[in-house]
Amino acid sequence: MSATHTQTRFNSTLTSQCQNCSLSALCLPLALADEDINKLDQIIERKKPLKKGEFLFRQGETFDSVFAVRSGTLKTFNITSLGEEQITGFYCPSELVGLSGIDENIYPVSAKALETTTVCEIPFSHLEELSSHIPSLKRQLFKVMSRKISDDQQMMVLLGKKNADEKVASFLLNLSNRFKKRGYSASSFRLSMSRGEIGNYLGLAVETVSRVITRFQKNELIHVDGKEIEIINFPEIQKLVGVASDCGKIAHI
Amino acid sequence: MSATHTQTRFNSTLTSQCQNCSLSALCLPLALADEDINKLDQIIERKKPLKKGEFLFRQGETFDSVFAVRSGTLKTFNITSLGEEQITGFYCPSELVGLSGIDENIYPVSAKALETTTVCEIPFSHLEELSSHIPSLKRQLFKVMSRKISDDQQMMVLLGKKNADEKVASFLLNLSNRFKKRGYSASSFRLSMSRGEIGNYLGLAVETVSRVITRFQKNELIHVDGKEIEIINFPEIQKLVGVASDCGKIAHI
DNA sequence: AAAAAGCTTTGATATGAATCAGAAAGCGAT
DNA sequence: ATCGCTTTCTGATTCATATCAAAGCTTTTT
Repeated sequence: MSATHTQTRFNSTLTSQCQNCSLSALCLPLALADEDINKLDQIIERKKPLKKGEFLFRQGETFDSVFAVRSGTLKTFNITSLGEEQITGFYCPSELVGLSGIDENIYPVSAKALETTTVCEIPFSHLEELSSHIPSLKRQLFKVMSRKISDDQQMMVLLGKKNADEKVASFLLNLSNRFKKRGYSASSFRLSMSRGEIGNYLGLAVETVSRVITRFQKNELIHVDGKEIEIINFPEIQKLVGVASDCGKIAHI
Repeated sequence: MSATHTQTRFNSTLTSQCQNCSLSALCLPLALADEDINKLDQIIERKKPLKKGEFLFRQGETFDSVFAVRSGTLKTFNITSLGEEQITGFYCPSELVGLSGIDENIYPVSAKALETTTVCEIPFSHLEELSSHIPSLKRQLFKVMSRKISDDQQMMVLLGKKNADEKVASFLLNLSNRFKKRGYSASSFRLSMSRGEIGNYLGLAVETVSRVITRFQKNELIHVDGKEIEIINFPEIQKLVGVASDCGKIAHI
């Protein structure tokens, strides 16, 4: 396949495809009428795939688009003053990346592919303009941003209050839920990130992540084979996370 | 003053006041034309003050409004499965609380007054409707939410990567910046939250917060008198934080 | 004004997770 | 296959911060 052909394939032929996209029920088109999906479609560009390690955008660059992940996984991260990376999120198919750039018109984080990844680019000025004419799109955008805020706050609870076991269990359960939402197995999946990246994200050392995962396996909560994870004992994992299934025990003072 | 009078005072007489509000340049009216401010004004209710410890809303309640703080301070928090409180944010005058409720139509956190606090209630359905007609209001809303997302991500970096000294220094500098923005002293201010609440927010034990603050005072970085804080050595505090202000520009390593 | 209840501080001790170190297992490139 | 390079795992040790305990302070209540 020639380079030109590839260009064509991803920039022209594939436009106008939200309706055929298996993710449309989770992504922005959710709850849009057909004709509105078409309008949205027209402002979206399907970009050619990013290879593992490639940047989608870099911290400090001018913001102009948000991106919906179509396949693969991204991570977003900050570079701290000491030059270390701090991962602030992982993004799976149907999820929107780049929303934090709206405020200052600059991406405050970098986004990098963890594996071969394709995204839909949605120029924000067009999206904003379009949202004026399509109330349900505007509402959807508000909802996506609001959800991001509450998810991040959950993450703050995790980082501030949980121990290593609880952090890892939460992480696994969170991924499980995201796979499930897309129709994949909730109990069996592949981690696209390294142990190091998990630790970085959870505020733990690599060694701690490794030890916790090993121990979870020993205690038959999960089965691990490299990056393949199978959750065997859901109730126990949920108990670690603190899923409010047995609130009865909790005394309200 | 009778109860009725009080009601009147806060529900009717004070409407249509955004233009006179000293916070309008920081709050939602920012960058709105005069006639648009009036429209916004009409959907806003000034509520009567909350006393210290009173709830603005509770986790789980139906979401219908966002609130702008006019005076005083609020905290938002989750109750974890163990019944402990995890504080997710402090809100100062001009700041918007409740945005995380949009997604599920339920407040995912509780909001409580740390001192006598007044707020403007902004019914979200009206705000959303109004934003359709006032593009700059919609843009402003997107920006506020986007900023919240990037602020929370900074907080994740703090919780995940920083030690006790860096956490407390970041906290103080953050407050300092927020006071400064409203035209108050950046170096001298009063903490409206207890040491316990600071620790809870930063993922530290009370004792640790107390010790760090005492040590900062011994090293003449700050001067402390109960809840009164004076930052004496800004450069040193900034060094501890890692001068995150122009971190974005340094980023490319 | 006294008593009670809550905060804040300080010191002593315990501990969970980081760090250090090295072996084993994957993986990509030649 | 084989060589390097990265990732993962495991054990030993260290350290920052939590926890425990108790004494001053504040603020609120009576």
